[in-house]
Amino acid sequence: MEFLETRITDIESQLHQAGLKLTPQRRATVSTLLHNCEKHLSAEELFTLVRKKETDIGLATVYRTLEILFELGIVNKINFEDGMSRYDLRLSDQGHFHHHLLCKVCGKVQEVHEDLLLDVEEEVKNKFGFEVTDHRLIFHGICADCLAKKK
Amino acid sequence: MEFLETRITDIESQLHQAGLKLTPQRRATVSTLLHNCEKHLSAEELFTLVRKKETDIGLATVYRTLEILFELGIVNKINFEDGMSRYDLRLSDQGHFHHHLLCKVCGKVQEVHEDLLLDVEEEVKNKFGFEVTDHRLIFHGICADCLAKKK
DNA sequence: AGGATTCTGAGATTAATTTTAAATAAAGAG
DNA sequence: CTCTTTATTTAAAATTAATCTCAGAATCCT
Repeated sequence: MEFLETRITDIESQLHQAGLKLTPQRRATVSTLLHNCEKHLSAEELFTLVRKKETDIGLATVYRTLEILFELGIVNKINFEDGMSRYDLRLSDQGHFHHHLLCKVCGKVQEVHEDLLLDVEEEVKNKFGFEVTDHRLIFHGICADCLAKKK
Repeated sequence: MEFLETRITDIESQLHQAGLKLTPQRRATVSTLLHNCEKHLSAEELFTLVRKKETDIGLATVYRTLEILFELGIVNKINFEDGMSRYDLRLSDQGHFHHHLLCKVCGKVQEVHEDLLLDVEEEVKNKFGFEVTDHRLIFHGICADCLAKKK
């Protein structure tokens, strides 16, 4: 649990550099994100969780905090076409976004942390002169569990 | 302009197979999509364009039509995190989704039609047992034009 | 024709997100 | 420490993309 505090301090200084503060509400939001970093929470889901720790917080603040964190590149904002954005803390050492496998049978979202696209980014750079800084990659398909059940 | 009609006839038969009709409103919507196939239009933008040709059409119909075309795999639905879905006619011969290069300086969206991910999909299948049927890939970065301007 | 089915527009509705306005809290200057 | 400025908050209102409702049309089948 040590490294969680370290990460929060990290984020605090990133905020400070941007002239922003780590208020108790923001701290609670970030902390909850850290404790649920594989969950792809929506703003409302996150709000419900945060409220358990820090009752003095409104939904609008959660939205604002997420927006700020997104602008600073601290969280990822992903859209699985289910009507709302979902958020994800970016791991500190990870320059790159991770990928997702979205099962169209059971709806489960699985994360892939390997960077599969280094070669592809190289190709994009050479062919189009486009300098890639990040990417969003979602695979749609059928997960191992559902494949097994079908047979 | 010949092939546009061919494409519409194609789509008409796909609709018929699903027990649906190509009404004048749907025809106008599809036609407008065909004429703007590189534009990544939102539903509202498309509605405005369609209205110029076929004044007797409502926004709800455009939404409904897009939903149908999406279900049938005729259009792609993409989300660039700008608050609404954008739509794209899938090219007929193209089994796969195409990719996008989103420039964070000028906002331009460029299409990439090459399928860059065959190897990657193979890897996902082997490592995770996940059977990929489709994917969404967006690269964020700086386009060739903006790179040139900066220097 | 006539009965079933599919579609449509306009407006109402929903749900996610953003904005507003007034109150609060923290930070810096003197 | 006090004044001033600036950032932040809450709760409610506003906005906005998307969907739904429903009564009337168009189309199809026989």
